[in-house]
Amino acid sequence: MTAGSPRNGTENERDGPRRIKSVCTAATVIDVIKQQQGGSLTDISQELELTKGTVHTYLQTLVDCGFVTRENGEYRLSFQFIALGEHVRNETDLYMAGHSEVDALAERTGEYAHLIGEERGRETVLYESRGEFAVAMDYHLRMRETPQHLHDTAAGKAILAHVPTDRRDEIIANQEFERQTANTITDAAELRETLADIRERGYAVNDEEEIRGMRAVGAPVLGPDETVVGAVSVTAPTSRLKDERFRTEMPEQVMETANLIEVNLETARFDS
Amino acid sequence: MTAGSPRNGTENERDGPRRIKSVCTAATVIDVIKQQQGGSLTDISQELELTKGTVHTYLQTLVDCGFVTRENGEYRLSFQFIALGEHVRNETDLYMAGHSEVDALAERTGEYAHLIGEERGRETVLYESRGEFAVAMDYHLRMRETPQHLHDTAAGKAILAHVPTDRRDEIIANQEFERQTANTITDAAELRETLADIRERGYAVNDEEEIRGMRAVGAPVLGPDETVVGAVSVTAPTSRLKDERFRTEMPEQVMETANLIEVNLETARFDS
DNA sequence: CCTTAAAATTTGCAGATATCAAACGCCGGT
DNA sequence: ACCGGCGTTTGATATCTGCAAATTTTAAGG
Repeated sequence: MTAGSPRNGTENERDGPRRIKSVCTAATVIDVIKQQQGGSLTDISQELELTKGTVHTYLQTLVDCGFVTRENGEYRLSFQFIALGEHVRNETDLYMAGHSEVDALAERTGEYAHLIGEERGRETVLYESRGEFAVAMDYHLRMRETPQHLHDTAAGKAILAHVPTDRRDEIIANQEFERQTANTITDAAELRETLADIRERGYAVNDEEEIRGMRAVGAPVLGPDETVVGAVSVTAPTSRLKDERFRTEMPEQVMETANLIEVNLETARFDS
Repeated sequence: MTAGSPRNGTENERDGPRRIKSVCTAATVIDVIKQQQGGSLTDISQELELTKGTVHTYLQTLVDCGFVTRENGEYRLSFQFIALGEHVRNETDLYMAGHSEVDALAERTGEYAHLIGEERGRETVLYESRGEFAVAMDYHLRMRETPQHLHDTAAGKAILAHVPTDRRDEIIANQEFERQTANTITDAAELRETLADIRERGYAVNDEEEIRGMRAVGAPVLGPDETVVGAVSVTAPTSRLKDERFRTEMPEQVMETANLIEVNLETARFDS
């Protein structure tokens, strides 16, 4: 991930649109702190290719701005991100319209239920609710920390299936379908077929495509203007999600929840 | 909040330590977007005192870096903040050690229970759990979106009471105690007395000092090295939190929870 | 307590870059 | 077709950034 930027400096103002270089650098600093889970000035400046003096100035600035804190010699991302995240969440209509319904779904099924949003071809967990029997906490914890690709989850495929054609092509083109398990779909053509099926049926499944032993069912949530705004899904161990329950019962429950959320979106007005 | 920075530009490099100006500007842009709940280029550039051209470059940069998205002509903060917030949360020992205990507390009391962390003299909600009878959702929603002052909440006072003396003095000196209700403590001397009491008793109360009709009880959580790492609190309408329950029962439950969390902190190893 | 090494912070300087103004392009409305 | 508002691009210059190296602080031993 650290690759990216061209060796700036001497002669690379070829054509790209104008950007604020220092802001990009600051973003990289934040990313390094995230990746390394905090660290000393020396740690961080070694990871970036910048002088300690330079990185020091960046870190001081980020501390001043409240994005980073220092605690006995270690820099780490500040709690401000928690508050900002909460703010973004509460601004998101899908979250406001859907979190209670997802709670109900988790309760009814006893498993993990998720409300998923999409941005830049990645999915973000907007809300998670744990049913009584929910398993794989660690996995879900990681899910929430990083926007995931769309090709190997039920919610992701449900969203991808309903995104406008041009955007779908763009996402599929710019993304490598990393193999997670034997079942992961890594072929673009196969993925397209699956997506057509999903549009047909109205729901998506994830049959141990991301984690061995885990299945999931996901349904898209369409906004008032028929564009997809996100998805709902339930994830459970294969042993508890098979046959009828996997093929009929769970899809019905997930789609029902998605439908309820759609109604909430139509009905409610989420004023500023 | 937008005040702050000295009129940079002509002649203010008097003495302050060196900072990256563009990063500060970008932080302001983010803050404006947060405050205005998104907006057009024109909106945002009017709020800042910068040319549209300049702000345009900043916004493009922030979009590239993934902090901002554009959706039909409106810029808003991206879902990335949700993921980053989650990451910070999961890195925080207090959260890992305490969220289940707070769930239990909310269940036992039937009210809102919170796990609070402190940073830069402000409190951040690390975790919130709603008991069966919990009320005032909107208020708690706002609480989660912005780090609060420490003088008018139970958790805040519990933390402030146990912070090292020098830091406490610094926080009290640099903070204005905004009056929220008739009961808000706005006098530094009075606050100091209250804090001494709190250290004595081991818990803090908030008797309609922030919201009329709402009371709260908070207890500090001390880390392995005896420094305060945060607090636990329960908030309830005054009608359900009075007499014995307010003075004895609830403090005991909150302190017990805080104690359990302390034990978890001592015991568990939260490896990177 | 003193010595030494490592880490953090500060500073001068030269080259890179952010900012403004102004021009341009793109709509939607009349 | 004309106008007005909004977004985008661009050239030029004053300003800021980033390196290197000096200085201070902190930590570790002896």
